[in-house]
Order: sequence, then C-alpha cells, then structure tokens
Amino acid sequence: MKLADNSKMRDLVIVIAGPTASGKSQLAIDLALAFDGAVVNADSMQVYKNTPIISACPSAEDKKIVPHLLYEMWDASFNGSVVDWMNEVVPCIQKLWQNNKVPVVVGGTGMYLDNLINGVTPIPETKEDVKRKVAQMLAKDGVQKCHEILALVDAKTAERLSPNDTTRVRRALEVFYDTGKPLSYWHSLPMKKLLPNAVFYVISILPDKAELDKRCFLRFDKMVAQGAAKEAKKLERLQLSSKLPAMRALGVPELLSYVRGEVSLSESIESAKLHTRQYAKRQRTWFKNKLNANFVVPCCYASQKEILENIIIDVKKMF
RNA sequence: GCUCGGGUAGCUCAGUUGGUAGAGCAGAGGACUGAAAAUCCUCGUGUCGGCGGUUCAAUCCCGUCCCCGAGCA
Repeated sequence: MKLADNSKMRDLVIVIAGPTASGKSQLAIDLALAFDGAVVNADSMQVYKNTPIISACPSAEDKKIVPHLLYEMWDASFNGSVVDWMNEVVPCIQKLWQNNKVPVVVGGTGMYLDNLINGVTPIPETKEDVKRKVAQMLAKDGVQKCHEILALVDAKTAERLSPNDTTRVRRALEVFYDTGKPLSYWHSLPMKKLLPNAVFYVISILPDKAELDKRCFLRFDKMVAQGAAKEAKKLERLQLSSKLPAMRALGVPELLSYVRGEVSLSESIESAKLHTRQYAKRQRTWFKNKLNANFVVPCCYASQKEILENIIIDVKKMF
C-alpha cells in the first residue's frame, strides 16, 4: 500500500482484541503489512521484560517483518497500570500517524483497550504515601472492614462493590484519601479521550471454546519447550515481590513453585494450563459483552486469506 | 485368610447423637473506569458401594456381600 492511501486514513487506529492464543498477533502482523503500519502492544503482561516466553511476546523473526512497539519496555520490578500504558500508547500512535503509518493495536487486556477507545477518568495520580496507608489498612483490618469504612465516605461505590473485592475497595479508598472526593464523584465526570480524533476500527476474535482450549494447551507446551522454566528460574533470582503484576502473569506462579521444588513440572504445567483456560473465558466474556466490534472473527486466526481480505475491504470502506 | 481404616457431587473430603446431605476445587454464566494474565459475583439431587434386616422413618444402627488402603499371617 502506498503512502498516499494512508494519508487519507490519517486518524485510523486498527484495534485487535481476542482471548489468549486466538491468533491476534498473526492478524496484527498481516494487517500491519497490508496497511504499511506497525504493531502496537495492548497487553498488560507483554509490556514487561524478563518473561518474553511465558507472556508470549512476538519473536525476533516477527519483529523483523513489521515494527513492534511497546513490547518488553518495563522492568518486572515496575508496577505498571493502564494509565502508564496510556502515557506510552498515545504518543506512540501520534508518531505513527505523523509518519503515515497505520497503528495496529493488539492485545488481550480489555481494560487497556477500553481506556484507549472510550477514554480515561480524569483522576490525579495517587501519591505513594496514600497507597502505603491504604495497603496497611487492608493488611491490618481486612477487606470487609475497609469496605465498611468506604461505605461511610462513598456509599455509592461501596454499594457497587463486593466486600471481598480487594482490588477495587483498595482503589476506591486510595482515591478518596488522596483527592478528598469519592471515586463515584470522579466517575460522574465525562471520560477524557486522549485521542479525540481517532477513528477506531475494532476487530474481535471470538473462537469456539474447544478450538481455543486446544491451542492454549499446545502453546503452553511450546513455551515449556522454549525454556519457560529457565525464564522462571531467572525471575526467581530477582527476588521480586509476588504482588507485582509481572510476577502474577499466567504461568509464572505455577512455574516458580516448580522451580522452588514445591510441585513437579507436570503438575505445574497442568495448573498453568487450567488457569490459562479460565483466563481465556474471562476475556471472551469481556470482548463479547463489552467491546463494540466492527468485525468479528468467529474462529482462531491463522492467516486465512478470506478473513484478511474481508477485513481490509471493510476498513477501506470507512474512508 | 484375619484385624483395622475407608467407600458420600466430576475430584478431595465434611456431616447427619436415625427425619433422604454440604464445603473447597473443577465446570457453567456474569461483572469489570489507575495491580486487570488482577479482583470479584451467581449457580450444588447426588441409587450417601450392593442386597437384606430393625424402625413410623436408614446414608447413619445390625447382618451380609463387593471394592480400595494399611497391618498381621
């Protein structure tokens, strides 16, 4: 495709969502080739270094075919968030546009894609000491007590949340203590779109469950063959907190317990496969019910010509 | 062959001092606005190993048989 064509599609962002092992990365490469674009990562684990095998980062060969951006950019010791990712993607996409390249954003993290497409809530960044304070509260009093405290300062949010939902109760308290205003107040404000001119073309890969399970299992075996256990061993030596996102990636806790001699390799593999399947289910639910897609691929993608051509034709129709 | 355990949901097991039973895990569905590969919510009838007996009533007590585990021979 010539540059002249891309200049017409100035504000286009192609987005590919889908559960793990559905063939997203391949579709991203094929589309980046077709539109003279670049692949941009929207996966909350592939942003980290140290676990390229376990998190299924693109291979060196793939990276030679088309540019791949925002992969393996943070150290495993970094506690990244959606907003940190947004701070990277936005300038990344703008730069691609400037160079007449089409960004092909691909990833399995629904929340990241949601923030990119629909915008973020304009809440100031929480100060570290507030985060520490809330973490202490949770450790000392437990989630349910914290949920009761939340109910006093932000009844609306407390009502919405389960008293067991540690992640969300923590965030709601952090926001209240940091800003003096309840999270529900911030959520009542309009979302802030960081790429207001962007035209998103959203592709959702929604394969049959049995088909996907098979691919998940095969892929994990492949990861082990490629040295996933060694990767876990190296990670173990870094002595990082098990609470860090990179330490919670699927397969990491399971392989770490093998590395530490707590379980056999096959037990660790079985458990990782199980958790992968459960994760794929959650992704499917999100993308099926929450993502507004322009195009749905009903099977795993493996460079089927017809699918690719239909997508390309459909994208061009928008301009 | 004898003795002692045990046989209850797909799996691991709890329980009923006799009124036909419930947790965790798995499974299914769902939520998701700054850790999201995270976190959370909802969903439990199964000849309670088989057959007899006692009883108004047995998964529970008794008898017997089958299966598994440990020990003794």
